[in-house]
Amino acid sequence: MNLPTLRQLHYLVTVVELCHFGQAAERCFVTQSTLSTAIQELESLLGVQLLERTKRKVIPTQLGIELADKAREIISMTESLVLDAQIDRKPLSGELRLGVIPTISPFLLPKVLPGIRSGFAELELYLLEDQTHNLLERLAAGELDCAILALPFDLGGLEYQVFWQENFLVAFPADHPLSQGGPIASQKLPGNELLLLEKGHCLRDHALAVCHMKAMAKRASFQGTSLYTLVQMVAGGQGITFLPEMAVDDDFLAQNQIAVRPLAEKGPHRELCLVWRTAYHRKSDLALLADCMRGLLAASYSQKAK
Amino acid sequence: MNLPTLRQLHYLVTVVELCHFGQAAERCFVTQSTLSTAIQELESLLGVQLLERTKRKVIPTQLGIELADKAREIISMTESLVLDAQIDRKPLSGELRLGVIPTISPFLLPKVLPGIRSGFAELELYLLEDQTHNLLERLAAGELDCAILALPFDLGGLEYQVFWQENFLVAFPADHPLSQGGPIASQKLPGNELLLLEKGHCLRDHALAVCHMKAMAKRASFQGTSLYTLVQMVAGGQGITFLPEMAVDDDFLAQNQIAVRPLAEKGPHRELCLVWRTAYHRKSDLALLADCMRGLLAASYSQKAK
DNA sequence: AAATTTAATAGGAAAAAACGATTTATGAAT
DNA sequence: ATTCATAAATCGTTTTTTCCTATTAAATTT
Repeated sequence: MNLPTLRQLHYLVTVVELCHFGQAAERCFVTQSTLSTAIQELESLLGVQLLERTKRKVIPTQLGIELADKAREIISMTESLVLDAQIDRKPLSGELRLGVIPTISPFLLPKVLPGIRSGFAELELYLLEDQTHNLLERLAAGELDCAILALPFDLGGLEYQVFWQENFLVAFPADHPLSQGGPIASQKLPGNELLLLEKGHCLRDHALAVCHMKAMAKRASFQGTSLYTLVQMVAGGQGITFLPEMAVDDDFLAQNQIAVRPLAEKGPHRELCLVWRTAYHRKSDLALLADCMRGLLAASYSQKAK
Repeated sequence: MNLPTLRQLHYLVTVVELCHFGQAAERCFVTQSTLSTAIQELESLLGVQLLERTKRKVIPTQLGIELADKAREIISMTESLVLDAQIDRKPLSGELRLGVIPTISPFLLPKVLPGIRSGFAELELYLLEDQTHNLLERLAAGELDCAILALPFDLGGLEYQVFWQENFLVAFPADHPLSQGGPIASQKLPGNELLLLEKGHCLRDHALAVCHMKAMAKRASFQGTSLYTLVQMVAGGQGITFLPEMAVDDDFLAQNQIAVRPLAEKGPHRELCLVWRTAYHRKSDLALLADCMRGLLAASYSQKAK
């Protein structure tokens, strides 16, 4: 359908209001001829008469008045669209779709979400927990605004900000021969007792990378679906596993018969980062979010230390 | 405020929907470069980013989606404005502001309004009763769409259509010496007994014009405010007066002790017409209305004759 | 009758919109 | 790794639209 322009509608509104082409033109900051022609074109486009005019007088027709009312509404909606566009968003407000990998999510979120929620009350977080490659796919598709992942990982052309570093620990059943002592080198671990997360979890790859053992993966006797179930199995004496520091700090470990020892290998073993598309339009919000999480994490640990 | 054009909004809606400049351009029947530039200008006008784009992919921002929704609404309102403009009005429908002079109104309207109302159910008549010059003033100001007047009268540049003709009668008290007989010449009337409507009523001037007596007006003993009161006075024996045929036909005469005689002077003494501005946009409606009134009047009289 | 007001119109200048061609960047395929 | 294909941005040009100035024509007022 052939639509009139907003300018034409504005001219109509003004001339209907003033009933005078010259004055209306002045108010619209154009000449009378411009206005006159514009109204004629509008009338011809609509195929109706909007104004009854002699050389002396202008009287809007009934239809002209009705359409001017509608036009006013349209213009005012457009103005409100412009205003809507220009409301300065507070930092970290509105919807934010955040993906988190499963080996970070249950340990990180309880530590930082309360602080984020209270610091940015107008932020509406939509959380999605999935493995790294799925998160990256959704991120690329625009279904997520950002994601929390663990490095090292090839992020392609994505931008990111590291906000935390941590090492891995080895978890033994409390009564395991190796359960006591300080840092332990990964070569000394009984490979055949090693329980690992199923494929796709980056924690599995990271842990194996730290230990320089790719082959050993094959020997792993069980592939767990989550760190929680894995820990249950360790507590049950069915093997040993790697845990990130975050998890060890967690309450749920305390309730199980488990002992942990640091890995002797130099860290940091993994880095937590917030990732986003290069073209993402609210990068500053995300940088702020990452900073905020670092701060909250640090606060959380220093509090536990007391 | 600087507003975006409807065209820009339409481009935005399309590109947000398709997430692809090329396809959106095709759907809008323009080239990709046109669309690309238009969106950039819109973004710059609004001062915000509406689309997140790489060379490969387009993802609307949250704001882009919201504004596209608003834009859709604005466009659809504009479309509905165009449609509203193009609904073919039924003949004689909608508002019509009609002025009628007091010496026609009470006699004509009861005869024609029921027929008009039933024939044109969607017509909303707004009636105003006033003297000719006031009606013409309001007509010129656009406060009335048309008016029913009596000719002869100088209507200036107005257009009109005569729909009825009638003569004047003389009304006597039933017991007046001249009350009986056929046509009577105005010279034989007792000028000092003549009761007339106050100045401004065209009936007064018309009657005097028919009788070729201007001077006689000065002798008129009383100036009535309406034909009804005038008739009451005649019935009370206080004098004689002129009445248009329409009024004589009316029921209210029968209830009074009044006799009427035609004037000997050749008619028609006055013509009833519908007047409108030359530039008025619904002339055909008014011509139809006039025709309709003629028909209804004729029907009304032929029915009385039976 | 002359002067004034006001909408329409004509012609030309300025601005905006659109196009075609090219460039640049990014995935995908070889 | 190189080439190919895709897609958005950009550049220069053409077309279209918009607007302006000046004038005309009609209707009032002086």
